[in-house]
Amino acid sequence: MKELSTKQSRILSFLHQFLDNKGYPPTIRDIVKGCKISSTSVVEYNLRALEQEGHIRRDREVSRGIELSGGRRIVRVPIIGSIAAGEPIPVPTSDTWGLEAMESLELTEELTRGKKEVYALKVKGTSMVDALINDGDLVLMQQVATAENGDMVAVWLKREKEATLKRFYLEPGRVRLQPDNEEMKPIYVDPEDVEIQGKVIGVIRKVE
Amino acid sequence: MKELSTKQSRILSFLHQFLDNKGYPPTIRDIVKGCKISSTSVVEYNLRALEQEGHIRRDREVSRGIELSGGRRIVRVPIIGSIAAGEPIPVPTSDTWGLEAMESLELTEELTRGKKEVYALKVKGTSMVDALINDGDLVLMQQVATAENGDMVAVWLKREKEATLKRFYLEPGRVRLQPDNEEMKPIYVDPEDVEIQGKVIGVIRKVE
DNA sequence: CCCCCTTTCGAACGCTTGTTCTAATAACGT
DNA sequence: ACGTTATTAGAACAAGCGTTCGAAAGGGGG
Repeated sequence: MKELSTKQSRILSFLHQFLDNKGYPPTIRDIVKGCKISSTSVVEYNLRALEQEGHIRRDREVSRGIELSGGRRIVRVPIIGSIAAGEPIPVPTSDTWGLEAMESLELTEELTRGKKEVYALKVKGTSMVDALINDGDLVLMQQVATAENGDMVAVWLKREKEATLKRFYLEPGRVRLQPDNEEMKPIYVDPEDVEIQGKVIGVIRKVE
Repeated sequence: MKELSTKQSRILSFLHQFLDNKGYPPTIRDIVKGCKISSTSVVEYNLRALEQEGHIRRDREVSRGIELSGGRRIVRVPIIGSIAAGEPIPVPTSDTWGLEAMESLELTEELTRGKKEVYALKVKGTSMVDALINDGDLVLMQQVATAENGDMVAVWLKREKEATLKRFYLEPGRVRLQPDNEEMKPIYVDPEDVEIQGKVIGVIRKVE
């Protein structure tokens, strides 16, 4: 990994600026004007170097075919429903995924940590306070079939007809569900009674 | 604000998909192929409608000159320190802002809601549990001098030498600090004792 | 000074792409 | 059925745009 020449870093910052400003990448001739370079082939030359170093990705023969490398990705996370104490937890199906009309949340990959099959649930009611989750909070979920010990999961307790968010520990003959709050006591349930609906990977609270 | 035709919403979602995928907007002919439309002028026609409705912004005569409206902007929020019970709350100064080496958080404007002067604090310890905030949580803050009743604020209690996050209510002769948790009781303090350090606009918890 | 490498220059070629125009077709209320 | 408006077709134009190429200009190191 070499370091960039002054011209290359000027081009790179111009790319960021242009993209932030206009919403689409510049043409080579835009870069010529923006960076006060004299010829398109000079830009082509340095662009090739920037691509080599991995700072950008180019689609050849395509106008404005420049993509900035680096996790500036935005992920659209669907809010597929709400989670409340007395109602079953909605689980994503093929139907619910593609739907465009659905409410959604725009996040960076920093929050989803690159995981796929991420969705969100809106918390209704204050029944999850022992997991430090409030009414109106958004819970980021990853669709999983099984959980490992220590995972924060969304479970449906069949007998109690309750949805809850707790840390999952499989112990001999029973399941311990530990609230994410040191002051609260865990609850113990029959393994047959728990239905794991997803893994919690984050909580987002918008205040006010 | 009319509603979109099926073709228009299909174009719109194709725009999102293409942009997420490639990092730059599609050409009109890309849309023709991607949405199985028969002619470029049909796309032009519907694009014009989408622009009219404010869903996109176009730069005429410019290839791929389509920008999606709506806050797909990414904001870099600096994590300027941590907040704990026994330590003062760090307040952003001109020094702390521009620093590049600092740890930071990449968020969409959906979370910061377009506000400026937003920073983040990492919560150390479990002293904020009564505000439903856990050890390790990130608190999104907006720098403000004064607070209004009902605002969720970060305050420094001079006498107790404690930092805490509560809802702020100025009452006759005293300040009521109400935890964001119905099960907890408020605390009352002398107005002289409170120092408002910022307004909480969000909480982010990464689980596991 | 000479050799080798990097960088710059300017022009030209040819595909790409937004736009426009005319005509045709569908949708729809009266 | 009629007229009006919305939508679609297809083609063609002109400017936009990435690419290429040969040559020239630096720029160290021996």
